[in-house]
Amino acid sequence: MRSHNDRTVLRLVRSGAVSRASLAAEAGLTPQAVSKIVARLIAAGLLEETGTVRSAARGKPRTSLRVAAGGAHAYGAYVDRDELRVVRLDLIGEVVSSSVVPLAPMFTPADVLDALAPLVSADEKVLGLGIAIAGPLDFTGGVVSPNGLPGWNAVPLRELARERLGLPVVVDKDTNAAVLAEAWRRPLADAAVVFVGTGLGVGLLLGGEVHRGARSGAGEFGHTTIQLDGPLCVCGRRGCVEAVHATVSGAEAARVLGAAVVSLVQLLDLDQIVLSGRKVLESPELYLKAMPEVDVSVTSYGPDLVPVGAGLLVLGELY
Amino acid sequence: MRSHNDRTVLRLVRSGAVSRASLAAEAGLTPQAVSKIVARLIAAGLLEETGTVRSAARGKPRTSLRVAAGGAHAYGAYVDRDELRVVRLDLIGEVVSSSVVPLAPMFTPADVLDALAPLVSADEKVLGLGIAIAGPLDFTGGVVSPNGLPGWNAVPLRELARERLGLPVVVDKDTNAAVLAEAWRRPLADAAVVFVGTGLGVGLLLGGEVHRGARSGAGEFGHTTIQLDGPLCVCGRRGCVEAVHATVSGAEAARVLGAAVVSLVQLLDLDQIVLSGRKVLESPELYLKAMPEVDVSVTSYGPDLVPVGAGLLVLGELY
DNA sequence: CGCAATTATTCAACAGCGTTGCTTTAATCT
DNA sequence: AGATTAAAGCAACGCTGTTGAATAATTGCG
Repeated sequence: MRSHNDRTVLRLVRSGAVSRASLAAEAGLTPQAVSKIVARLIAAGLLEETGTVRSAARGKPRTSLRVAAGGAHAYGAYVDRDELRVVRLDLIGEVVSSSVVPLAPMFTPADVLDALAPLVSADEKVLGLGIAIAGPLDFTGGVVSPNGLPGWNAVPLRELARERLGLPVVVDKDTNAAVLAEAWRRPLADAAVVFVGTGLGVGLLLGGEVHRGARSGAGEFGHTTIQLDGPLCVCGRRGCVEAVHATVSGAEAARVLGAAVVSLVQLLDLDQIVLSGRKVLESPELYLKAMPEVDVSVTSYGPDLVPVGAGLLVLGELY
Repeated sequence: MRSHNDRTVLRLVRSGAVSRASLAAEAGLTPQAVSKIVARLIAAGLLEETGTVRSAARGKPRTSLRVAAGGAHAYGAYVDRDELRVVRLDLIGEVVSSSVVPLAPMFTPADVLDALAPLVSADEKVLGLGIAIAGPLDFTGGVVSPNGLPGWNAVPLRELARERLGLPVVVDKDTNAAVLAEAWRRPLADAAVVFVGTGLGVGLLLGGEVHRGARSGAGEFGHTTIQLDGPLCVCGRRGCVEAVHATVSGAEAARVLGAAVVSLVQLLDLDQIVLSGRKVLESPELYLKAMPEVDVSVTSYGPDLVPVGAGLLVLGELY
């Protein structure tokens, strides 16, 4: 009960609730309960008062509240093909510092840990580290076997990082981190981030939660059949979107992806699609025009999309 | 807290927990708390003691518990194309009575209410009525505009039924009811029921919950593109699974559906697929063989699949 | 200016639910 | 019979939210 209501209040303040009075109204709690909860959160350094706001013509003005940015921090890391990107987030999810270091070809788990260690400091304010990496992986166990990284087989990355850094660590797919980051900037409940690069993957937000599936494998969008008996795919089957998309280019490629995205939106009844990935960023207009039925946009994050989402894996536990 | 733990205990007893002691272990509560919760549930008539079971070589035997079948009932109704099927469920989800009445061609909402009224009695034990019907519909508002029923446009079916019958009513898509029914018989977390009839739809269970999407429209599996530039579909686009599937038959039809289901399983990382619908029931072997990579089975329910699921929409609130 | 009216927040007593510590009950083993 | 073991209940307690009344900070009006 307690932690649930604490999270509810923090979330409401972040999403614009002004004062104890408005929190009570929106959370369905009594003003008294909100008073106690807010007192706890202020004592913990997670909330702060910022003055007063007149809400009605008469009466005592409301004491406005906001999330105390410095109340807690989290690190987010993105283990990409050729570089490691790390951000430090404050409690409102803003990037307070950011670093990129290159990773040598054929880098090993030990290389990643060595690169991480100097970028992450386990001070008191830090809740933990989220690491985003390509799938497949086991989310609950934190064990990764990323595609495209030879030699990485069933690496217990979460445990390795936790021991090396002395911090709680969460490991998730890069696409899941991305959709968390997008959902942080605006309220999303059923949405997807579609990554169009060499591969083709989606991060799914369903019912307000990241959908990972039975074995943390959800998001394999690239191997959806879109052309029966189409070109052979690396996965061994024929006519996967990824394979068909790779054989064409320009407007035709966008048309192929568009058809797949429209199918996805209908299947899951999504209300928002966000595009990202190298191929899309090269010619966004083409892709946006290819799916006129869909409420689609290109990510508003730069290269921080995934690492910020990784940090939110940790920070999100407070909300 | 209270209602949450009450539900947890009821769910655990249903799924095989034997006694207060085992409940405490499985729920992570203290034996004392479980004792109090069980006492409440017995007083409410939802649980009953059924004797004792020796768990260890020595010591007091455990007092075994089970859900009191008669503790509460719920009705489930399925408004099909040409008939209305109603079941009454007891608290363990068993059908205690069942009726079918034909519906005249072009039946109206009033016809359905007239058919329902004599089959549903609002006695004290009855929690409510779940109604399953073809989409599209608005789940939260209980307003339906089912495909294939001319004249049904934005019918506030939930409100109409509630007024007429004097019972709480929930309205949902037939496919969603079906997946609830399947999940009732065995533990499922990420699964789908695939209906293959004139149309093609799925009920999605994701993370243990029915996924309805932003506008209750999720499950539109039939209009997934599987053949770029394929045959024209009733939806106006080309190469939808439904349209391609309709142009072929036998093993080829099964192959088309198989490809679509494999894509679905990969996209959402489902661990179980259940097939239903007229087309599948005509030649189940054909369809099962068409998707060897998938853990797939044919529904073990007969015609009660959907109405039972509809009843579980209501009954499930206790679990 | 001073007091009523209004709105926000807090104080104090209370109630519900799970926990802790200990007791009672019901069985087996020696 | 008495010791041992396991299940379940009793009593007191603590935490969290609720209820009812008080306090604080404004505006409006005589």
